[in-house]
Amino acid sequence: MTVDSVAAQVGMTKPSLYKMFPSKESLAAAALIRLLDHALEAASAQQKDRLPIDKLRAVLRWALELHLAGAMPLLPSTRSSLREALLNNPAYVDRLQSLGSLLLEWIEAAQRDGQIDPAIPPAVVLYTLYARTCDPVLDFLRDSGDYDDERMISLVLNTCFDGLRRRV
Amino acid sequence: MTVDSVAAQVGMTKPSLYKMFPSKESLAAAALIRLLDHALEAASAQQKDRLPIDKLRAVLRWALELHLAGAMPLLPSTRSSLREALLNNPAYVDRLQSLGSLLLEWIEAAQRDGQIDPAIPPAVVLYTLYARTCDPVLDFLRDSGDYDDERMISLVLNTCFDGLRRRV
DNA sequence: CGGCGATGATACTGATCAGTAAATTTATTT
DNA sequence: AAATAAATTTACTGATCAGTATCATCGCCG
Repeated sequence: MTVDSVAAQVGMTKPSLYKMFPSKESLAAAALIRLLDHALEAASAQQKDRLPIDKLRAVLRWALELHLAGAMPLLPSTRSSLREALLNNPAYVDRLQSLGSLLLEWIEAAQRDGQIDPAIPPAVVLYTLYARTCDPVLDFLRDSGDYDDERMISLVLNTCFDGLRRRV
Repeated sequence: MTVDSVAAQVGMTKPSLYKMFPSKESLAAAALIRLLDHALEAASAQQKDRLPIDKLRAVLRWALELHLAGAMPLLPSTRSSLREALLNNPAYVDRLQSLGSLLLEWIEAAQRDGQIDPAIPPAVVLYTLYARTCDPVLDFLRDSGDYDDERMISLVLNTCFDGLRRRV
């Protein structure tokens, strides 16, 4: 993804884009912050009285719909300059913290209520949910052309929460 | 990953490397073919009489160990020149087919025997296993430093096969 | 109408990197 | 030991791309 190409997609040229964002990294950071804001919005919109696991499932569903719409970026890989820049960006870290705290509350509540396996550390559940938002399985299924959007999302949601093994 | 850097890691210079591989793509293809050969070897080494789901689990474990050792590449992303080159490389496609056929046999057997949920299309199970070999959860866990290798692998294996939900 | 400031595009710079050609070293043969 | 062949290395080329400086265009005010 080059700066020229994103500028073109927004209908301007590179120098114009650099008037609003001092660097490519800050542009990417702004996009990711926007995404996190939307995620926080989607999470906050959940009815307070729903089962925690249903709220988690709903938020993952929201993310998977975004993924299918092509609006979900790859997770910043563990050793990249972008990741460094993001972790030094308070606006980004704040939102990541907020979202993480909210989801962890739900995860721990779901474990107390016996919906999520209490043997899994809450952070592992959180990482798993984050990872599933970028799951390449969704891209494979899309490319196969065999399923409609709702079916693909259900398949990924179900394998995430229920696993591959048959429930007895 | 630049050609200069891989040449240095192997103790030669770029032109020497280009004596053995006509292009960067062919070098990457050779590495991936090697990986697939090892995967086929690991799969073929499974005892014939084990439960199919245990063989699948064992092969995924093998891949996750490779991942932790830093020897597992990212899945070739759906739109990259490398992917194009790979799909035009018969040696690669052959091995991918062979591995896929073997794993699909096990998957279908596991579904017949009621170990894997028969409601999941076999190809989706296969894609899920492929995707888990590159699961970023493993990188998150490694970076957290909270778990040893065996624990991290167990966590990913269990969430893959058993899901996040509590088994009743 | 004519200068003037803002907006935005064209054209450049420097860095990186795949791939190659020229040069240099090392091995071999007689 | 001289000549030559092979291996290896340094140095180059062309392409891409982030970031910037220069230039053109257009509205605005005298």
